[in-house]
Parts: sequence; C-alpha cells; structure tokens
Amino acid sequence: MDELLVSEGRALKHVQVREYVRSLVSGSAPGSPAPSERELVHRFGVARMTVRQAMDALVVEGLLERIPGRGTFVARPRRVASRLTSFTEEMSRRGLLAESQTLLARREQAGPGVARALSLSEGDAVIHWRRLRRADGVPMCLEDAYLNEVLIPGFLQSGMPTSLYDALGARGLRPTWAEDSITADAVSEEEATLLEVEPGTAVLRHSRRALSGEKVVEVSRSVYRSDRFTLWVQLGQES
Amino acid sequence: MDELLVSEGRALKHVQVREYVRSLVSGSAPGSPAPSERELVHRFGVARMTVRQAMDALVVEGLLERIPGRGTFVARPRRVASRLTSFTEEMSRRGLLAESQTLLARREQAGPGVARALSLSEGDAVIHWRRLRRADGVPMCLEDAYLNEVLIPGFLQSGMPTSLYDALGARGLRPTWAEDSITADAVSEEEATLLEVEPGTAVLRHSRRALSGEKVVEVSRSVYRSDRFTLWVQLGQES
DNA sequence: TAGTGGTCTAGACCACGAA
DNA sequence: TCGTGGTCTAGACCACTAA
Repeated sequence: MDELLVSEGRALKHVQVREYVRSLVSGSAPGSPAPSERELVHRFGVARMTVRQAMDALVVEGLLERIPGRGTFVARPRRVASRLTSFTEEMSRRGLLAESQTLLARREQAGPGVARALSLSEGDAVIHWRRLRRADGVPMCLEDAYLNEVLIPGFLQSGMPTSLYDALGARGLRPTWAEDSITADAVSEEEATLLEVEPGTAVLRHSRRALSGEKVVEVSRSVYRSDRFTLWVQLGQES
Repeated sequence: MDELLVSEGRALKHVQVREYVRSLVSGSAPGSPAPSERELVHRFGVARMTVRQAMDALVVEGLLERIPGRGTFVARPRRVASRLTSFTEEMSRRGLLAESQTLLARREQAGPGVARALSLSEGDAVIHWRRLRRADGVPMCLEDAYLNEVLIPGFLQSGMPTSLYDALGARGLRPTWAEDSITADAVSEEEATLLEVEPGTAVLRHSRRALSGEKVVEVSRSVYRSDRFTLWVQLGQES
C-alpha cells in the first residue's frame, strides 16, 4: 500500500486520485461529501477499481467514511490513543515553556538494571543524562535518562540539545513505542531540594523504556511533583 | 469494509477467502508464508481482485505482511498501545484474583462535576457505586464509579456484577475509549483505614472518563495503594 | 526464467438511500 | 427511479526476487 514512485517521479494513478481527494477535503467539516467514485472515474479517466484503491487508503487512514447508498464523506476525527511525546512536547501542548538544566551528562558503564533495559551487556558504555526540568520556571521533574552510546556517537560532544526526542529524530531514531510504569512514592531529601518541595511529599515516579523500531533508544526514570503535574493518558481507538 | 452478510447468511467470497487464510496462518510463526494470491484464485475459483480484497483486510489488520517479489507472510505481532481494560481484567492479566466489596450502590443526583463528566445536567439521576477492590485478598484500590442511569436501566435491581465492563458489554456499552488522569497524593484517613495503610502514605489517584461510541458510560475516581500497584502504559504503535 | 505482489482496465450486478 | 457504494470478473503489464 506504499508509494514506490516510478523512475522519474511520475505518480501512480491511484496516488494521484488519492492526493487530489485529500487536498479537496482537507479542511472540510466532518460530514462534508467527497466526490463520488464514478465522478472521479470520469475526471481522471481511470477504472473504478483504481478510484476505490485511492479511496480505500483514505478510509483506512480515517479521513473518509463510506456510507452505502449515500456516498463518501469526511469522517469526524477519530478519538485516538495518546501519542508518545517528550517532556518538551508535552509541556508545549499544555501551553507551558519547558526548560532543562543539565545536572550531569557523562559516559558511564551500564549497571545491571540499565544494561538489561537498554538490551546491552553490563559494563557497556552508556550516556547518563540527568536534568532538572522546569515548566514556566517551576521545577516539575527530575529525570535520569540512559542512552545507548553506540546508537548516538558524538552525542556528548555535539552540545546537549533541548529536546532529546528532537535530537534522536535527527538521527532517525525518534521513539515510536514506549512502555511506561507509573507509581506514587514519597520524595527523597535530595529530590525534595531540587524540586523545591517538602521532604516526604507524595510524588509520581515514572519509568520509560522507549524504542525506535527494534532498537531501545532511551531508558529513563523521572520524579514528577504531584502538585504541579498530572499525567493524562488516552486509551483505546476510534469510538 | 464490513460484513453485510447476505440474506440467509451466505458469506461473501472475499470473506470466505479471508477467513480461510486466517485459519490457515493463525498460530503460524511470524515469517511463515501465506498462500500466494494466484494459488487462492485457483482454489476458490475467484478473480484475483477478490483475493486481494481478502488479503488487504488481513494486512490492514496486521496479521499479514506483503513483500513484493517474494510473497505474503505472517507478520510479527505489532507492538501496540495499551488496551482499555477494567480492574478485573488488569488483575487477571497480572495473574491475580480480583475481588470486589461493594461499600455503596445507590441512585443519586449528579453533582456539578459528575454531571459535566457524564455529559448530563446537574441533578440528573446517576448510579454511584463504591467498591473496595482486592487482589489476592490484599486491598488494592478504592473506587467510586458514577454511571448514567438512563443507559443502564435496572442496573441496581439486577444484582451487582463482578466486572462492570462485562456488564456494560452485555448491554453493548463496553468502553472503547477512555481518558485517564493519574497523580500522586497522600492518602486520607478514611482511605487509609479501608486500604490498610498508614495515614499519609503516598497513593496513586486515578480518574477515568470512559466512552462507548459517543456515550459517556463511566466516570470514576480511584485510589491505588502504591506499594502494591504500579500502572503500566504502552504508548505508540507498530515499530 | 518462473513466480510474486503492485497496478490497472472495462465492464457487470447487487442492496440501499433519497427523491 | 436514480445515484451511491459493495462486490466481482477475467484478463493485462510491470518490477522485483530467487533459483
């Protein structure tokens, strides 16, 4: 169902039709009619199966909805599951400015836990990056990230980026899937000082193991101030 | 792309082919070859487009993977996002036996918060169901669920079920999408007594708004013991 | 070279919705 | 009744892979 553009870049017919329809309806309100299949057959001079192939792709994509006997219409946006986002993106989504203060960034030898999580062997080189993360200036989160040095050579030398996920994305390693665990705990003294809360306050502990394709690109442990941060998760598809 | 079974229940050809292939490959290891399209054309005496329609559905579903020039193969299972599960299902997935003790189950008038969350008006009738939930006998969670009485008439009279989601499913109202919020907090005295923890211990507070289609079927607030419960979330698709 | 999936044609009949 | 999408046919040529 993919592109496979021909030699010089001539688009396949079903792709032409698909993109024509996409541009027609993009921006239209849900429920707006798309051109009928037979109308597109005439306009492009192609067979109906070709038009159907184009429309099928848009239906699978969730852009269009077919109603037998009536026509094809712009679908209302589907309710989807949460995207996998970085702290920076998540704060920006909430209208807050994310800032990071690097407390530590160095090469280390992986301990047993980190090695297992990163699918490495104990003692392999990893990058340990500890940051205090603020939103609109308020301490929000203390994060320890561990990265597989082999996947991002020269990372420490290249100057630390603001957004880890942007930096990974630039290397074609943007996380596509992650498993998170979340629990509540009392904050430690060291954490309390950095997060500027009372020792013993309840905090959220968040661990993430993020993959790009089959590669584990990030393992992290974070502590979030619970008075400043609520985790939001959407589950399920469609509806 | 749906069934639309004909009159007496005769299956459509592409459905026959699809289900034949599904039964053939179900249980096969990822990478196992599926029958070629032309082989299925012969076996079923149908046109190739019909076979492709059947295979397309299985590819979209993630069961098969096409490799041009080589053939069609069983796809490795995709890494998917977390399913929307109930407490009962979640505990069972962890190998624990879920039990529920109903502390309260009655008709109430919706307050402003619950009314808004359930898309009702203040004062409308809702069912308030408070349960202490145990896993393998250990108190795990205290949950207050609010349900729209109009959607589940006779719910209170029919005897409370073990699993709310099973009961909703039996009425065609199984949640398909939910938004959850999670935060950490200190446990209250009343909660501490019921959950059998020290007052002031850190706990996870979890709120859920669950929809079945466009209808809000459940609004709940839960408190989880953090020493017994860690929330797991998978984000993203495929990889 | 033989087999595979990817694309495409030019028709056909059906059930369903709206007028 | 007419237009819509749903299903289906019996071919065709292409690019690619593997032997």
